Amino acid sequence: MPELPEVEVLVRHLAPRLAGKWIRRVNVLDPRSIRAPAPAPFRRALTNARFQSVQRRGKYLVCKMQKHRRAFSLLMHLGMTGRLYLTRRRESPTNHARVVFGLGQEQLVLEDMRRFGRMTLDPSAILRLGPEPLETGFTVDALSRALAGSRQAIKVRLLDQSVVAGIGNIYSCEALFLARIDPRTPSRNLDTPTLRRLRAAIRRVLSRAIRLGSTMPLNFGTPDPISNQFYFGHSPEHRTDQAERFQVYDREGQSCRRCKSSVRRIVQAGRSTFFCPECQT
DNA sequence: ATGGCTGTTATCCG
DNA sequence: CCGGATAACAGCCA
Repeated sequence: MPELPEVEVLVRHLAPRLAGKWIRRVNVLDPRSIRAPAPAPFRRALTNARFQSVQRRGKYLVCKMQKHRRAFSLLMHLGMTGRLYLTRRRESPTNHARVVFGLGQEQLVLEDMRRFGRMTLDPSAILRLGPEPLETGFTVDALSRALAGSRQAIKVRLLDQSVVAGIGNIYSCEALFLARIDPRTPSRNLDTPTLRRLRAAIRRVLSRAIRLGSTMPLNFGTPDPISNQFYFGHSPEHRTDQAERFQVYDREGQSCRRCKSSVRRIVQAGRSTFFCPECQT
Protein backbone atom coordinates (compact mmCIF):
# COMPACT_ATOMS: atom_id res chain seq x y z
CA MET A 1 0.00 0.00 0.00
CA PRO A 2 2.24 2.61 1.22
CA GLU A 3 3.62 5.10 -1.23
CA LEU A 4 4.40 8.64 -0.21
CA PRO A 5 0.81 9.80 0.44
CA GLU A 6 -0.09 6.83 2.59
CA VAL A 7 3.07 7.21 4.64
CA GLU A 8 2.45 10.94 4.98
CA VAL A 9 -1.06 10.39 6.30
CA LEU A 10 0.23 7.77 8.68
CA VAL A 11 2.98 10.07 9.94
CA ARG A 12 0.51 12.88 10.55
CA HIS A 13 -1.56 10.46 12.54
CA LEU A 14 1.25 8.99 14.60
CA ALA A 15 3.53 11.98 15.15
CA PRO A 16 1.47 13.70 17.84
CA ARG A 17 0.63 10.38 19.47
CA LEU A 18 4.22 9.18 19.71
CA ALA A 19 6.08 12.38 20.52
CA GLY A 20 7.43 12.21 24.05
CA LYS A 21 6.57 8.52 24.57
CA TRP A 22 9.12 6.12 26.00
CA ILE A 23 9.78 2.68 24.57
CA ARG A 24 9.74 0.43 27.62
CA ARG A 25 9.83 -2.92 25.89
CA VAL A 26 10.96 -4.09 22.44
CA ASN A 27 9.55 -7.34 21.19
CA VAL A 28 11.06 -8.59 17.94
CA LEU A 29 8.75 -11.35 16.77
CA ASP A 30 10.47 -11.65 13.42
CA PRO A 31 14.21 -10.95 13.32
CA ARG A 32 14.06 -10.59 9.52
CA SER A 33 12.08 -7.39 9.98
CA ILE A 34 15.12 -5.72 11.53
CA ARG A 35 17.69 -4.75 8.93
CA ALA A 36 20.39 -3.25 11.13
CA PRO A 37 21.90 -3.70 13.57
CA ALA A 38 21.27 -7.29 14.70
CA PRO A 39 18.05 -7.74 16.70
CA ALA A 40 19.78 -7.87 20.09
CA PRO A 41 21.62 -4.52 19.86
CA PHE A 42 18.57 -3.07 18.11
CA ARG A 43 16.50 -4.04 21.08
CA ARG A 44 19.04 -2.72 23.53
CA ALA A 45 19.37 0.62 21.76
CA LEU A 46 15.64 1.26 21.71
CA THR A 47 14.70 0.07 25.17
CA ASN A 48 14.14 3.19 27.30
CA ALA A 49 14.61 5.50 24.35
CA ARG A 50 12.12 8.30 23.80
CA PHE A 51 10.34 9.48 20.63
CA GLN A 52 11.21 13.09 19.91
CA SER A 53 9.41 13.36 16.61
CA VAL A 54 8.14 11.32 13.70
CA GLN A 55 8.70 12.55 10.17
CA ARG A 56 8.58 11.22 6.65
CA ARG A 57 11.30 10.98 4.02
CA GLY A 58 10.19 9.34 0.77
CA LYS A 59 8.37 6.21 1.86
CA TYR A 60 10.31 6.00 5.12
CA LEU A 61 9.09 6.97 8.53
CA VAL A 62 11.91 8.69 10.36
CA CYS A 63 11.59 8.60 14.13
CA LYS A 64 13.98 10.91 15.92
CA MET A 65 14.84 9.19 19.16
CA GLN A 66 16.67 10.21 22.27
CA LYS A 67 18.32 8.16 24.96
CA HIS A 68 20.72 9.38 27.64
CA ARG A 69 21.10 12.69 25.80
CA ARG A 70 22.10 10.81 22.67
CA ALA A 71 20.02 11.42 19.55
CA PHE A 72 19.57 8.86 16.81
CA SER A 73 17.06 7.91 14.13
CA LEU A 74 14.86 4.89 13.86
CA LEU A 75 13.85 4.30 10.24
CA MET A 76 10.86 2.26 9.24
CA HIS A 77 9.80 1.16 5.78
CA LEU A 78 6.48 -0.55 5.27
CA GLY A 79 7.35 -2.48 2.13
CA MET A 80 4.21 -3.62 0.38
CA THR A 81 2.04 -4.81 3.20
CA GLY A 82 3.37 -3.10 6.28
CA ARG A 83 1.00 -1.50 8.76
CA LEU A 84 1.92 0.48 11.80
CA TYR A 85 -0.56 1.20 14.52
CA LEU A 86 -1.11 1.82 18.18
CA THR A 87 -3.21 -0.41 20.34
CA ARG A 88 -3.78 -0.84 24.01
CA ARG A 89 -1.03 -2.80 25.70
CA ARG A 90 -3.11 -5.84 26.55
CA GLU A 91 -3.93 -6.41 22.89
CA SER A 92 -2.33 -9.71 21.86
CA PRO A 93 -0.24 -9.70 18.71
CA THR A 94 -1.94 -10.54 15.44
CA ASN A 95 -0.79 -13.19 12.97
CA HIS A 96 1.64 -11.02 11.12
CA ALA A 97 2.89 -8.80 13.92
CA ARG A 98 6.66 -8.52 13.43
CA VAL A 99 7.82 -5.94 15.95
CA VAL A 100 6.05 -4.53 18.99
CA PHE A 101 7.17 -1.58 21.11
CA GLY A 102 5.65 -1.38 24.57
CA LEU A 103 4.92 2.25 25.41
CA GLY A 104 3.32 2.05 28.81
CA GLN A 105 -0.43 1.87 28.36
CA GLU A 106 -0.12 1.45 24.60
CA GLN A 107 1.95 -0.47 22.15
CA LEU A 108 3.17 0.32 18.68
CA VAL A 109 2.84 -2.63 16.33
CA LEU A 110 4.49 -3.29 12.99
CA GLU A 111 2.39 -5.83 11.19
CA ASP A 112 3.61 -7.06 7.83
CA MET A 113 2.25 -10.04 6.00
CA ARG A 114 4.84 -10.24 3.25
CA ARG A 115 7.79 -9.14 5.36
CA PHE A 116 9.11 -6.58 2.89
CA GLY A 117 8.91 -3.95 5.57
CA ARG A 118 11.99 -3.10 7.64
CA MET A 119 13.15 -1.24 10.68
CA THR A 120 16.72 -0.03 10.95
CA LEU A 121 18.94 2.24 13.01
CA ASP A 122 21.25 2.69 10.03
CA PRO A 123 20.52 6.17 8.71
CA SER A 124 22.28 5.52 5.40
CA ALA A 125 19.10 4.06 3.93
CA ILE A 126 17.72 7.50 3.23
CA LEU A 127 20.94 9.12 2.04
CA ARG A 128 20.45 8.15 -1.56
CA LEU A 129 16.90 9.32 -1.88
CA GLY A 130 16.11 12.00 -4.45
CA PRO A 131 14.27 15.22 -3.63
CA GLU A 132 10.97 15.33 -1.81
CA PRO A 133 8.44 15.91 -4.60
CA LEU A 134 6.32 18.29 -2.52
CA GLU A 135 9.20 20.47 -1.40
CA THR A 136 11.08 23.23 -3.14
CA GLY A 137 14.10 21.12 -4.06
CA PHE A 138 12.01 19.25 -6.60
CA THR A 139 12.60 21.55 -9.55
CA VAL A 140 12.28 20.92 -13.26
CA ASP A 141 16.06 21.21 -13.37
CA ALA A 142 16.55 18.57 -10.72
CA LEU A 143 14.15 16.25 -12.50
CA SER A 144 15.85 16.94 -15.80
CA ARG A 145 19.28 16.13 -14.39
CA ALA A 146 18.04 12.94 -12.78
CA LEU A 147 16.60 11.72 -16.07
CA ALA A 148 19.37 12.93 -18.35
CA GLY A 149 20.90 10.35 -20.61
CA SER A 150 18.72 7.46 -19.51
CA ARG A 151 17.01 5.35 -22.12
CA GLN A 152 14.95 3.67 -19.46
CA ALA A 153 11.19 4.11 -19.83
CA ILE A 154 9.96 7.07 -17.80
CA LYS A 155 7.47 4.92 -15.90
CA VAL A 156 10.25 2.70 -14.62
CA ARG A 157 12.56 5.63 -13.95
CA LEU A 158 10.00 7.26 -11.67
CA LEU A 159 10.06 4.18 -9.46
CA ASP A 160 13.75 4.80 -8.79
CA GLN A 161 13.83 6.51 -5.40
CA SER A 162 17.00 8.42 -6.27
CA VAL A 163 15.12 10.32 -8.98
CA VAL A 164 12.25 11.47 -6.76
CA ALA A 165 11.51 10.06 -3.33
CA GLY A 166 8.23 8.38 -2.60
CA ILE A 167 6.65 7.47 -5.94
CA GLY A 168 5.52 3.87 -6.37
CA ASN A 169 3.71 1.95 -9.05
CA ILE A 170 0.31 3.55 -8.58
CA TYR A 171 1.31 7.18 -8.55
CA SER A 172 3.84 6.69 -11.32
CA CYS A 173 0.99 5.54 -13.58
CA GLU A 174 -1.33 8.27 -12.35
CA ALA A 175 1.18 11.09 -12.77
CA LEU A 176 2.03 10.04 -16.31
CA PHE A 177 -1.64 9.95 -17.22
CA LEU A 178 -2.18 13.42 -15.83
CA ALA A 179 0.90 14.72 -17.66
CA ARG A 180 -0.24 12.89 -20.83
CA ILE A 181 3.08 11.12 -21.27
CA ASP A 182 3.44 7.65 -22.78
CA PRO A 183 4.95 5.52 -19.99
CA ARG A 184 7.24 3.82 -22.51
CA THR A 185 8.99 7.05 -23.50
CA PRO A 186 12.75 6.85 -22.95
CA SER A 187 13.49 9.32 -20.17
CA ARG A 188 16.08 11.27 -22.13
CA ASN A 189 13.53 12.05 -24.84
CA LEU A 190 11.38 14.21 -22.58
CA ASP A 191 11.75 17.88 -23.40
CA THR A 192 11.54 20.71 -20.92
CA PRO A 193 7.86 21.60 -21.40
CA THR A 194 6.99 17.94 -20.91
CA LEU A 195 9.12 17.73 -17.78
CA ARG A 196 7.35 20.79 -16.47
CA ARG A 197 4.03 19.00 -16.95
CA LEU A 198 5.41 15.88 -15.32
CA ARG A 199 6.65 17.74 -12.28
CA ALA A 200 3.30 19.46 -11.85
CA ALA A 201 1.43 16.18 -12.35
CA ILE A 202 3.52 14.37 -9.74
CA ARG A 203 2.87 17.11 -7.22
CA ARG A 204 -0.81 17.26 -7.97
CA VAL A 205 -1.36 13.51 -7.82
CA LEU A 206 0.49 13.14 -4.53
CA SER A 207 -1.09 16.19 -2.88
CA ARG A 208 -4.53 15.05 -3.84
CA ALA A 209 -3.92 11.58 -2.45
CA ILE A 210 -2.74 13.06 0.84
CA ARG A 211 -5.78 15.29 0.96
CA LEU A 212 -8.15 12.41 0.32
CA GLY A 213 -6.31 10.09 2.68
CA SER A 214 -6.39 12.65 5.44
CA THR A 215 -10.14 12.98 5.27
CA MET A 216 -10.85 9.38 6.09
CA PRO A 217 -10.91 7.88 9.53
CA LEU A 218 -7.82 5.90 10.47
CA ASN A 219 -9.60 3.34 12.53
CA PHE A 220 -11.18 1.23 9.80
CA GLY A 221 -10.59 -2.46 10.25
CA THR A 222 -9.61 -2.00 13.83
CA PRO A 223 -9.69 -5.02 16.09
CA ASP A 224 -10.30 -2.54 18.88
CA PRO A 225 -13.01 -0.12 17.80
CA ILE A 226 -12.59 2.00 20.89
CA SER A 227 -8.93 2.68 20.36
CA ASN A 228 -9.48 4.66 17.16
CA GLN A 229 -5.82 4.15 16.48
CA PHE A 230 -5.59 1.47 13.88
CA TYR A 231 -4.23 2.33 10.50
CA PHE A 232 -4.21 0.71 7.08
CA GLY A 233 -7.18 -1.52 7.10
CA HIS A 234 -8.41 -3.12 3.91
CA SER A 235 -12.10 -2.69 4.27
CA PRO A 236 -14.00 -3.23 1.02
CA GLU A 237 -15.37 0.31 1.28
CA HIS A 238 -11.90 1.73 1.43
CA ARG A 239 -10.73 -0.29 -1.56
CA THR A 240 -13.66 0.93 -3.60
CA ASP A 241 -13.14 4.53 -2.60
CA GLN A 242 -9.56 4.21 -3.60
CA ALA A 243 -10.20 2.51 -6.94
CA GLU A 244 -12.68 5.19 -7.91
CA ARG A 245 -10.21 7.97 -7.52
CA PHE A 246 -7.63 6.46 -9.85
CA GLN A 247 -7.63 7.58 -13.45
CA VAL A 248 -5.84 4.56 -14.89
CA TYR A 249 -4.36 2.37 -12.17
CA ASP A 250 -5.99 -1.07 -12.10
CA ARG A 251 -8.52 0.00 -14.72
CA GLU A 252 -7.46 -2.25 -17.60
CA GLY A 253 -10.19 -2.46 -20.24
CA GLN A 254 -12.27 0.25 -18.62
CA SER A 255 -12.89 3.48 -20.45
CA CYS A 256 -10.51 6.38 -20.07
CA ARG A 257 -12.11 9.09 -17.98
CA ARG A 258 -10.86 11.68 -20.44
CA CYS A 259 -11.41 10.21 -23.91
CA LYS A 260 -13.44 7.04 -23.30
CA SER A 261 -11.02 4.76 -25.09
CA SER A 262 -9.89 1.58 -23.38
CA VAL A 263 -7.23 1.70 -20.65
CA ARG A 264 -4.30 -0.60 -21.48
CA ARG A 265 -2.09 -2.67 -19.23
CA ILE A 266 1.50 -3.51 -20.10
CA VAL A 267 4.38 -4.90 -18.06
CA GLN A 268 7.52 -2.83 -17.54
CA ALA A 269 10.40 -4.06 -15.41
CA GLY A 270 8.10 -6.74 -14.07
CA ARG A 271 5.44 -4.31 -12.87
CA SER A 272 2.05 -3.51 -14.31
CA THR A 273 1.68 -0.19 -16.05
CA PHE A 274 -1.76 1.21 -16.83
CA PHE A 275 -2.22 3.98 -19.37
CA CYS A 276 -4.50 5.44 -22.03
CA PRO A 277 -2.96 4.91 -25.47
CA GLU A 278 -4.97 7.82 -26.88
CA CYS A 279 -4.23 10.44 -24.23
CA GLN A 280 -0.63 9.50 -23.44
CA THR A 281 1.56 10.04 -26.46
C1' DA B 1 -5.69 -26.40 -8.04
C1' DT B 2 -1.99 -24.37 -10.17
C1' DG B 3 -0.06 -20.32 -11.80
C1' DG B 4 -0.11 -15.58 -11.99
C1' DC B 5 -0.91 -11.51 -9.79
C1' DT B 6 -0.02 -7.89 -5.84
C1' DG B 7 1.18 -0.94 -3.64
C1' DT B 8 9.00 -2.49 -2.61
C1' DT B 9 13.75 -2.70 -2.91
C1' DA B 10 18.46 -4.89 -2.86
C1' DT B 11 21.26 -7.57 -5.44
C1' DC B 12 22.87 -10.18 -9.14
C1' DC B 13 23.93 -10.68 -13.84
C1' DG B 14 24.71 -9.72 -18.97
C1' DC C 1 27.23 2.07 -16.21
C1' DC C 2 22.71 0.58 -17.46
C1' DG C 3 18.87 -2.06 -17.25
C1' DG C 4 16.44 -6.34 -16.76
C1' DA C 5 15.57 -10.35 -13.87
C1' DT C 6 15.21 -12.31 -9.51
C1' DA C 7 14.67 -13.01 -4.64
C1' DA C 8 12.72 -11.97 -0.30
C1' DC C 9 7.23 -13.42 1.20
C1' DA C 10 2.16 -14.63 1.83
C1' DG C 11 -2.34 -14.48 0.18
C1' DC C 12 -5.88 -13.89 -3.32
C1' DC C 13 -8.06 -14.82 -7.63
C1' DA C 14 -9.26 -17.03 -12.01
